[in-house]
Amino acid sequence: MGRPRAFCAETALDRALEVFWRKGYEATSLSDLTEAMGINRPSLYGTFGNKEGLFRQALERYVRRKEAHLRAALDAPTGRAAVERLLLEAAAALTDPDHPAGCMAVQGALTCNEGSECLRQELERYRLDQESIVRERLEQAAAAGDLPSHADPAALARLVTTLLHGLSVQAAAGAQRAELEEIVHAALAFWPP
Amino acid sequence: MGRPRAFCAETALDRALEVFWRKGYEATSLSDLTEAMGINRPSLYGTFGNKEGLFRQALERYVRRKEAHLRAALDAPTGRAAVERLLLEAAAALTDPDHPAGCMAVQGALTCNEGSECLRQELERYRLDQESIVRERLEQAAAAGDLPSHADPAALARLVTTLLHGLSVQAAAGAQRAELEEIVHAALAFWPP
DNA sequence: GCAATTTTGTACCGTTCGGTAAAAAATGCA
DNA sequence: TGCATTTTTTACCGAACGGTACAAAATTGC
Repeated sequence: MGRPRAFCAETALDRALEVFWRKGYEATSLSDLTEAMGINRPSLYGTFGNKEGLFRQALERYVRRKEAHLRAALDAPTGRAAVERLLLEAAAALTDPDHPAGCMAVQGALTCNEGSECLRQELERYRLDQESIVRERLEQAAAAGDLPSHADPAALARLVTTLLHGLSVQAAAGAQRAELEEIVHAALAFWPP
Repeated sequence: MGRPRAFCAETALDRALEVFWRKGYEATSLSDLTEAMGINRPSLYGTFGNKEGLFRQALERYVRRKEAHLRAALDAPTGRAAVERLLLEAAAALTDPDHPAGCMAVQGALTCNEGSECLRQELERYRLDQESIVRERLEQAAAAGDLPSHADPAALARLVTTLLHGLSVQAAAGAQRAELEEIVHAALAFWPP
């Protein structure tokens, strides 16, 4: 009972997600948020707690989607093919013109330096999850005799995620999709077929 | 003539550099700066213009030093050895306990989203310079028949700098030197000796 | 239709932000 | 010693920040 809310919370959260993604946590003001979400301040606080809570929920939403894409991309026949697909799809996603360039978690991790330590831990957790997903796929590949002889799945997973973060920085700096794909191909040229 | 200034501008600039490096551009307040630099506001404005000018000069200082280190690291006998030294020294520098973790240019590029577009261009320029330095060394290596047959120096230079940016993100997220070195070794394991 | 309850709109809170006006203090030169 | 010049100090500016008090409006259960 009570007065029903006049907006869709999920839609509003998506709008907030986009703004945080584009401007970073600190640089996004409550006025930016309420304008993009089409609601006013008390509604925001009533529904999402406060700015940090809103960011946390937006990030959660972003991470869930990203991890789903990540798992889907890794569903390729060989270890090499899985990593290739992963990196090429990342190159596309990081430069998708329908969204801000780069990765929200990487961007956000660096834009809430100090201040809310809690947020950094959240972002750290996301990056570790991402690494685990890649590592599991590579362990599976190793068990199938499907990795170069020198490769350790754990170290390789860290290398791949490091490359992903590097691609994210390039994208945020304005690199185009084709440039990122060139980088991916240069990397995969070292990986025997 | 006139009253002499009571502080060393270079020392003050180094203090400001450290604060910007640690907190990012937007998150650093004038109070943070004046406290760290040991001067008061009008002295800061009289000497460095304004916050953006101060950041620009601090970044310039940082970049000059970094590029000197970069060129020195690349002074190794082979292309492979040059890249190995470059990456290993980056792993050390990015986690140097005497300085904030990560790379100021990467950190700063992402923490001054929108707002001062001019700053982003400055940071873009730095990253392109870095890439050029690596590319020149790799072209030299290619001329000496010192690169894997599949490798294009330009694409390889972009790959190396992308890896550097990824390492910077890992460092900023709290990775230790040994972890970064593992990543570097995992990468170099793909590069035939 | 009348409470009870929840959301809405408006208007405001104290704090901090980047930046500056104005006068006092310290120098070189006459 | 005075004058011009530059830096220092102190105090302040308007604007924007994140967050909230309060009352009007809209719903459900009775």
